[in-house]
Amino acid sequence: MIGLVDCNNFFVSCERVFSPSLEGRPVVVLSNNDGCIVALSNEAKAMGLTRGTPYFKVRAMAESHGVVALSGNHRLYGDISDRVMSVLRSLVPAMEIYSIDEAFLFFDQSTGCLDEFGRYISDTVKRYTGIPVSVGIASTKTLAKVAARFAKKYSGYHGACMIGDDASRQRALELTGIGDVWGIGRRQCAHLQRMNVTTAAQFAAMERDMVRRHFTVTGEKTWRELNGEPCIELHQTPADRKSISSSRSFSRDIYDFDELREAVCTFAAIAARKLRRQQSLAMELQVMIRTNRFHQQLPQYSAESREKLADASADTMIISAAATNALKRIYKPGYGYKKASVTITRMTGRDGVQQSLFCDMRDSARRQRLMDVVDEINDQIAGGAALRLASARTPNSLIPHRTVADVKSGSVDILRPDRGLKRD
DNA sequence: TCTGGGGTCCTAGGACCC
DNA sequence: TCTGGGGTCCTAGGACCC
Repeated sequence: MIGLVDCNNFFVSCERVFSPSLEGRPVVVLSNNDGCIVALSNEAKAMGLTRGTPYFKVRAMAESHGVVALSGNHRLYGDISDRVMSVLRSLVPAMEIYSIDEAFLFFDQSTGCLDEFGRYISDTVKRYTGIPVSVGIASTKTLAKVAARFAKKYSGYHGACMIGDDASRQRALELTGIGDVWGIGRRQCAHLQRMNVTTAAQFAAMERDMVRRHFTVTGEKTWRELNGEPCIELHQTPADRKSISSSRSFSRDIYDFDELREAVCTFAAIAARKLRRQQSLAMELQVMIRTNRFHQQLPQYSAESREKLADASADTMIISAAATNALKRIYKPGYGYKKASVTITRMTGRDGVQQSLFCDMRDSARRQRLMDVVDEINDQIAGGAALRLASARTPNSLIPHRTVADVKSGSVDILRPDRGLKRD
């Protein structure tokens, strides 16, 4: 059997751990630039607020109703997530961390009465971390998701719901809207509704061939899982990322090339840091820039460009230089750019890399040591960006909430890639 | 005035090869 | 008039997730 643990209103619950006065009050957590609502407390949901809503559209209403709106503190959420996951790890033989606030658990035969154990998991996580969670237990991941939804929705379950036999599976699917099924998004939901399929039970009762034809193999997998056949396996060890990206919307439009370049170099540095964390090297990256798509009265432009690296690298300076090259190819003056991104699109492991004929191995070893030192310093200093390239000194006012949050003043610009590194 | 960020997987269609 | 057939690889775009 498989369990799904889902933290309730995770970002809001994290804030409440440190500010108990938020308990019982409507709270929302906002995205970068305080743009959109990304998490809500039950009280805020009850007022009709929804995830994804641009905050400026509801601000007046929210303020008049005493809603507490918070800018996201992602470092805090990451730390609390680690704590939740380690509590879970101590309770089960195997698990898969699925997202910052969700994990799949694996139960073997010896686990005993799972219904009761689910409630024990919920109580234990709450006791050790302060985070309320919902636990769903069933024979497949998709059914565990369905079960967790019931555990979250109805307090009578005391935090855990199990779909243990065919009768309860059937009943649960009848009570689940097709749009609430994991793997059925907006498009497929609309498609199914046109076919008069509105509940998970109706979907599960469709002909398999028909599902395959209309919704491809992905839809078919969902169908099989709802019918109790496990086909999405449990991944115990997280796979290396196949792409790594860093992007932000800016707090105002950027027209100037140099300013845009500084932002792109900032994103390149963040992506390079993630790359080093998973011990990979970039072989190719892509830079994207675009104007504000919500301001259609202004001239619109968006473009992407790829750049191959001569030698695979995780060096911030090399990656920033490559990103700058790509940016130069697509930048057009006269447009107000609102967003940019750097994505590492192709990478390889650190060992067994084929270097080009002209690669100076000694130099690249030195550069790698330099990056290790920069990472070590940045990891120790609050904010994580005490040391950065001079080309990446984007003001915090432009990119307010970095993933490595709360960059403090006092940053030192010591590395100038345009002049190269001084020996020793 | 103000509209998030970071991923994965699948498919169709073009390029290319024999 | 009439213009092969089949396979692989790559990419862009769509759909989904949190």
